Order: sequence, then C-alpha cells, then structure tokens
Amino acid sequence: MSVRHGLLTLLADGPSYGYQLRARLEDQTGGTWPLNIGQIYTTLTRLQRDGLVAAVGDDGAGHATYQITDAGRGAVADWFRSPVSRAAPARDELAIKLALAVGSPVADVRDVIQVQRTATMRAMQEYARLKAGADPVDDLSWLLVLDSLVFQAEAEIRWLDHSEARLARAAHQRTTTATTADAAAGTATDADADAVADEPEVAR
Amino acid sequence: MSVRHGLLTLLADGPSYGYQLRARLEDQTGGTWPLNIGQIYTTLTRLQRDGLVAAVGDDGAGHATYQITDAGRGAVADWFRSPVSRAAPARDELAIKLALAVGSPVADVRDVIQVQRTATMRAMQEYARLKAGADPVDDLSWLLVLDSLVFQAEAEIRWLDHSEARLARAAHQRTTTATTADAAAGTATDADADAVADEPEVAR
DNA sequence: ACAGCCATGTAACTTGTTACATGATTTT
DNA sequence: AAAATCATGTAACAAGTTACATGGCTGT
Repeated sequence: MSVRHGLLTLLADGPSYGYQLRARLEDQTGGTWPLNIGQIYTTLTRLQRDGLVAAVGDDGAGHATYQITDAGRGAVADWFRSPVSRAAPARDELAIKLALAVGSPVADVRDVIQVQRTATMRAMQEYARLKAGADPVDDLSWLLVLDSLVFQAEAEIRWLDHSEARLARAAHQRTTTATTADAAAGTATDADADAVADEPEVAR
Repeated sequence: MSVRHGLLTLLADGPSYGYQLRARLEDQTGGTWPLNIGQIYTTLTRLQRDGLVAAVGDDGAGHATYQITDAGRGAVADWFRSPVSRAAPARDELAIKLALAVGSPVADVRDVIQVQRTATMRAMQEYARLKAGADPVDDLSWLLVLDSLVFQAEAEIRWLDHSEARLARAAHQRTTTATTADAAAGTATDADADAVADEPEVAR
C-alpha cells in the first residue's frame, strides 16, 4: 500500500517516470528502506490498470512517463483524509515471538528480551548517528521518518522492560497461588494495581 | 516469517495439526490478528518441503498431523537466539505518509497529524478496554501483545506531537532565513538544540 | 432438517523481495 | 576502454488476504 500511495502522491505533483519516482521516494524517506525499482514499474502498471494514472508515452528523452488521473487525485485525497488503520495491527514479529516464548519450553524469555534489548539499543545509536548528519531544513521529511524509528525503538525498549516486570510478577503469582487456592482473586487485583503503576499515563 | 516461526515453535511442543495450531496461535496472541486458516496449511506444506517439519499422517481422528524435525528444532532455537532485525525496518505507512505530506501541495500535514492522533487515541481506549477484561495469569502472553500495541500507540502519539513541533520550527526557519542568507548555519544548530530538548532521553 | 463448528484444502490475487537481461549515457 | 549510473523491464518466489469447495460431526 505504501508504495502505491507514495507514487500517486508524487505524481500528483506532476508527470514523472519510474526511475525518477523511485529516486524522489528514496530521497524523502532517506534511504532507510532500500526501495526496489522493479516494484515501481509493476505498481505503475497496476495503477494504470486501475485508472489512477495514465501513461503519456515518451517524454522525448526516452522516459516512459506517467500522469495522474482525476480518479488518482481522488485516491490521494482519500488517503490523506483517512487515518492509517491500526484496526488490524501489523503482525509484529517481536510481539509474537515473546508471546510464544512465554509458553515454550525451548525458549528462555529472559534471554530473548536481553538479546532484543541489545540489538535495539544498537539500532538507536545508529539512528542518532544518522540524525547528527542530517540537515534540519533540507532533510525535513527524512528526519521525521528517522524520528519515527527512534520513537518506535524507545517504545520497544520500554515494552521489553515492562514485559520483564510483568513476567516476574506472573512467576511470583504462580508460586504464591500454588499454596493457597482461594488467594488467586486477591493476588490478581494486586497485580493489576502494579500493572497500572508500571505503565505510562494513558490520558493526555 | 512470523507465522512460519510461530508454527515451528508450537510444533516444538509436540505434534499437532493445522486447525489446532491456528487455534493455539490465535489464543496466545489474543485474536488481535485474525489469522487465516488457509495460510496455515500452505505454510505447513512449505515447512515440510524445507525439511523443518514432517507429516506423520492421520492421527486416528482424521487429523493431518505434523511433527517437528531436528532441523526444525534448530531453526526455532536460532530464531529465539537472534534478535528481530530492525536493520531493514518495516515500511511504516504512517511515517511514509507524513514524509510525503510535507512535500506535497495536495496534503495538509497538520490535518494528517490531527486525523491520525484522533484515530490512535481511539485505538488506545480500545486497548485499555481489552486489557481490563484479561486475566493476568491465564492471558499472560496475550497481555504482552496488548502491551506492545499500547506502547506502540503511545510512541505514535509522541511522534505526532514531536513532528508538529519540528514542522513549526522548520516553518519558522524558512521565514527567518529568507531574509538573512548566512543565518542558516546559526539557526540550524539552534534547531538541533531544540530537537534534543524535545526528545526523551536516549541513555538508560 | 438446519445451523454451526471442526477440519482440510485450493485458487486468485496483492504486495514485496531478489535477481537477471538489456541497453543508453556519463564519468573516470 | 572500463566502470558507474541511468533507465525499463521480466521472472520467480515468499507471505499474506479473501473467498470458495468439501465433508464430518454436534446441537437445537
């Protein structure tokens, strides 16, 4: 979806051709996602099929240029008008991994957390390095992308810490409730209170 | 990748069949991602082709059961031992959207931010509701997934706020540097200082 | 009898990745 | 002359979605 909408947005600026569109896209997102050129062409073909862009043929310099249609302009407007849906959240491999590690005898959850924390911290250092080398005026949009990565990485670290705490709590609960049967309800509410205290404020 | 590894992890627990694997996966991730059954079967076929699982035929009750192989067990161990790679970060549609909105004449960045903020806040309320209905012992792994969503949503809100600030700063810079030419270097460092103050601490 | 869940698959399609083929133009 | 970059594509594949076909078994 991202590439499709990205191409449309750029074409709303004026006619362009595949190779140039890729360059502009990569430029604005700072090359964080090495964007493969093959997909640009196939996406353009599909956009044409769907009536959102039209081929205007050669531009004289041998470039297969495309032009946005009215329907395409409408699609861009729709895209910007509606939020990115988190209704069906992206399958986050890390979340799945940790969730599965909890119930699995072959994985040590603590280790998984530790390995991930190290990797994410390293990534954050790399982000900081990239940020230092960017110009706050020229590279504005790519800095926004970088910021997004930084905030996501931070959230990941926070979540890893939080998960460790939650797991420790759960382990404690299992051992205590193993002796007293009806204590389950009581410790559960205690855990809830802890959980609330552990979390950042939801209201803003 | 997530489904593939998920199935392998569950099979490391013991032989199982498609429908049951899907149920267990959905159970552990809390149904946040409605997992389609078709893919389970095709993934199992591919895993078998790759020698990571082996079909053990009918289990008597008419279930096409699969068993993990030694190679499969190795793959699971490898997965848990190595971090989830953020080297090639997931194409984040929202980040791309905002980056493109900055340079586009057809989009109003402020509006895009506002629309997204509203949607994300609403999602957070839904997460809170789901969290309230979960049992901290029985639904441990699914609570971890939910936490992940909450932390991500929070990071998103933070990033949106931050982006608004950065955009305002950039707009101010464009207007001031329009008059004095060599002021660019000076305001750039000022902006950097602001940016640092605006961000959460990186060190822990 | 009918609805609904259990269970296994297949087909068509989209998005994305990697790799390759081909040729023109530009730089070293 | 060789290498790099510009430029347009195609092919094969992985992963995921939606929808459909098929049949057994259970509950009302």
